[in-house]
Amino acid sequence: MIKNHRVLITSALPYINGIKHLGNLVGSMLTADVFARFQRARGRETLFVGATDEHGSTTELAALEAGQDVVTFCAEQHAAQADVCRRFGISWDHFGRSSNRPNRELTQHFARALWRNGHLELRTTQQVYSNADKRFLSDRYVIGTCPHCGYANARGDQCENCTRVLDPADLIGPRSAISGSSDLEVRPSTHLFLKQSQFVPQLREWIAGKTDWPVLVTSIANKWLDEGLHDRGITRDVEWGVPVPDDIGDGKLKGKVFYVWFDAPIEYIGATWEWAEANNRGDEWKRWWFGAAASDVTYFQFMGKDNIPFHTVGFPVTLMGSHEPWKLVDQLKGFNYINYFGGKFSTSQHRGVFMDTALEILPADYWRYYLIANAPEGSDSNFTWDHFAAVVNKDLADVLGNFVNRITKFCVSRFDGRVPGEGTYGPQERALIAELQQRVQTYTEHFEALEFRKAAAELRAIWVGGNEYLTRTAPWTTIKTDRERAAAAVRLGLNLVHTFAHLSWPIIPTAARTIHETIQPVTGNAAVIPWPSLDMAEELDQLEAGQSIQAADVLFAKITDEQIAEWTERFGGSE
RNA sequence: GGCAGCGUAGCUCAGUGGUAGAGCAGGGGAAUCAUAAUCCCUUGGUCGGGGGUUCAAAUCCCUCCGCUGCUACCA
Repeated sequence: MIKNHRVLITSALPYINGIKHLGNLVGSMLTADVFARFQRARGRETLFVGATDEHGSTTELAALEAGQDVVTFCAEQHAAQADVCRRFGISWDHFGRSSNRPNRELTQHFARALWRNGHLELRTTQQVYSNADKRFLSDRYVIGTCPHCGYANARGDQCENCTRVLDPADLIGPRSAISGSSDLEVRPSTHLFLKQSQFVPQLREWIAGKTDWPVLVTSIANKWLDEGLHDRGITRDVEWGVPVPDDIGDGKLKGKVFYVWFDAPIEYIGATWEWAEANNRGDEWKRWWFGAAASDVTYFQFMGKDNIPFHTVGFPVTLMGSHEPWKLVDQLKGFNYINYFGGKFSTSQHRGVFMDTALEILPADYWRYYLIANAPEGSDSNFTWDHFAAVVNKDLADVLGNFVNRITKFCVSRFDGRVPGEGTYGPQERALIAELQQRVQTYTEHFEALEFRKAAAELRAIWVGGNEYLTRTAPWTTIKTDRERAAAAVRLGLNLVHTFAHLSWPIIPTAARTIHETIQPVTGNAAVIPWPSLDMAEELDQLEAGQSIQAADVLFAKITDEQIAEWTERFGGSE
């Protein structure tokens, strides 16, 4: 475990084009959020930033399709994503935009540094130009008949039918995917290429030092290095992007912008700058990213596996090539995908469950718990409504919710709704305290190790411990013959409820607050429910005798078979 | 095609050389504080197939099968 450090957390930037689905959520934003909450709860100085990734031809065309100009389109989409993230409890310190000024300045800064250091070169490539659309077309926007299989709507980068990789020039009868026009020509265009091949030894050494990274991450990174890094074009002939400044490329790049994958990760830094500006913190963003001032920062990145190459190779090359002391990632947590009834979640086909529609059905905490407890860490996982309902009903409603309910209601009916002060803790209480001492330690270690499934399983085991204890001590029985014994059990039970709120907060923040408030108001920083003391004997004996508590309402309503049927129908699924 | 990952109980998954595990589901029981919620006990697997290394293999090697991802202009 790393001590006395600041924690910088970024989640892969959600692309501007539409509300994300549950697979995107768990693979980046949600797990990053849970980790950020854990770190804040532990009292560490934490900065968690995110942003929308906005540039590129895909955005231009999505705006076109929506009948909006690209600036308006992005502003609306950003607001929509910020809102749904807020409602999901994603606790960014700042949620920025890659189209904002800080990212533009930083992107141009890095490009200038790379140019000055000789890591960029000009190359002229042949690009398809559409006269009708008055723009260059990226390969995927040229469609035509596949020369290999005869598929009529093959894309210029790859035929979806026979999966062969194509060049737009191979297509028979090529036309624009935008307008359908076949008035195409091939024009030369000059672009900046980043000479990534120069960085292979440096990257290899860097990756080799990351012995604690998941195999999923290092194997993908090493594969790219083993195959030899190709130099990479970092500019594009589109309009929506960070403009290439005139002092780069001998003035041959007028009107061109940087490729979205060049500027997007730089927005991690840009969003931190935005955060500093929004909070009147001046240059404080540099303290998280630059030089000796950031030497006590441990930097964690969260992303789906498709993003790993850009974070293990592309972005590090940008930072290394600047020859400036920028912070590189320390811990990279990559996730697999969640499948929806065995198929993929699909944004384009709107298949599966999306963040906004999920919240129409159930509160965020139901989803947060389920997704963390089933995070696709080892391999792709499957979402089904039956499984979702089984987990929510058993773990949240029965094990946690009902525990809070039974002990608080018993206290209200038999002890006047006040923490009883009679009786003393005996062997059963000491046994429970010893068990939780170990479990909380384990739970904490799982979070430190970024093992989300295991953390959730341990948390659940802690909740179960509460039920086991109540069954063993049975205060509803002992109260008939030994009121003091029952009182001690109720007192410990109420202390458990309080501690459960603290332990559960990173995963289910809203419910944790509700649970806490059945016992007493949350004090201190209202935005955080802190991690409990790791001394369970002290932790579980801290409520004041005589303080009043509330009987809990139903915390988690159970999902019914009717609802499962309705949602399966609404979202499609069982096929 | 190439590369990588995965394949363990009905389901979701731990387990990387030393007696096959957890949760859920299924079966039996206890209890009656509680959202019919809980707790205890329990059934269940030739660890994808085959071959090899080893005193010992779910674990290491080879091979086959199946699923998934990546393959550089989707992001």
